Amino acid sequence: METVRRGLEGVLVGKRIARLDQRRPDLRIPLPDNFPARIEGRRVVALERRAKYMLARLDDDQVWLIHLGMSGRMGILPAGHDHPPAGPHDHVIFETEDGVMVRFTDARRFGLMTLCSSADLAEHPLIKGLGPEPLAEDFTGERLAAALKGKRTPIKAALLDQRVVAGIGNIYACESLYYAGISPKRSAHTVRGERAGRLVAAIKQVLTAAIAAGGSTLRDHIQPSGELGYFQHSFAVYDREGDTCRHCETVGSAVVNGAPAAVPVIRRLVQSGRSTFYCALHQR
DNA sequence: ATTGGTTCCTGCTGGC
DNA sequence: TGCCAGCAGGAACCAA
Repeated sequence: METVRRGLEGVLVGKRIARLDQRRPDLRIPLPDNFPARIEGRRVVALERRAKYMLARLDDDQVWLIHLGMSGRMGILPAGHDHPPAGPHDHVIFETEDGVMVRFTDARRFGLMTLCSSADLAEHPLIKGLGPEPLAEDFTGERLAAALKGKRTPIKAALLDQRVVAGIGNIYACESLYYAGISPKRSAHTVRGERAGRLVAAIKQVLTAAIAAGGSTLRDHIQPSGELGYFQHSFAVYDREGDTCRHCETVGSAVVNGAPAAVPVIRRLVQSGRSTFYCALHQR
């Protein structure tokens, strides 16, 4: 979402939304009443992000909340060009005063858009209760450990809980635990002290790298953004079941008493209905 | 209170 | 070769 926000920032901030076409009313939640009329003519004064929500601040003190769910995309179509016709999954299409078109496309409709007043944002049910931003200064090992205190759920599940830390999805939870050398099955409350510090460092590193990679895609060409970008090619564990663990390979953990031990291989397991990928050898 | 399971949706994949 | 059941996943919701 951060890469999507960056891609849209230059297109939207300071611009009026000249036209908005709502092509179906039912995303994950229904769109607000009179949605197009409440957006049309408004100027976007800032484009922010909180967790996986994009927040477009409008000049009438409304906030336009956008979540992309799983399959959501924001396609940017430059002004002065012919565009391919809208497809069946282009649910909301809008145009800025200078003719740039943006299409919200979401095949699975897990995404959502809604409006709320700026004053109510902090108390909005989708926003209230979100944990700290992982890239914020004040997200520290200590803070994470405090949030995990008393939690018996596996650390992997805890990382996906948006109240513990906001904005981490399945891929980044797997990747972060891998780099921190922590087993996804470890009971959450045992992640404290130095171990919590390592996990926080890994989370920041993984997210920063992902944003940088997504950002590089956006820099090169204006095109549908929100793709995984180049980062998807550099997953260490996610969707790599059966691959050799790069870490163990590098540090030579696969060699015991000079003889090759069992090759450390990335395994997959299912936790709370979601795939986890990890190395059972060095993630403890 | 916490936690595990179910649900929404559709594109893709693997097995027959 | 083609079909289709089953899977994937964010997060609200429900049940225990």
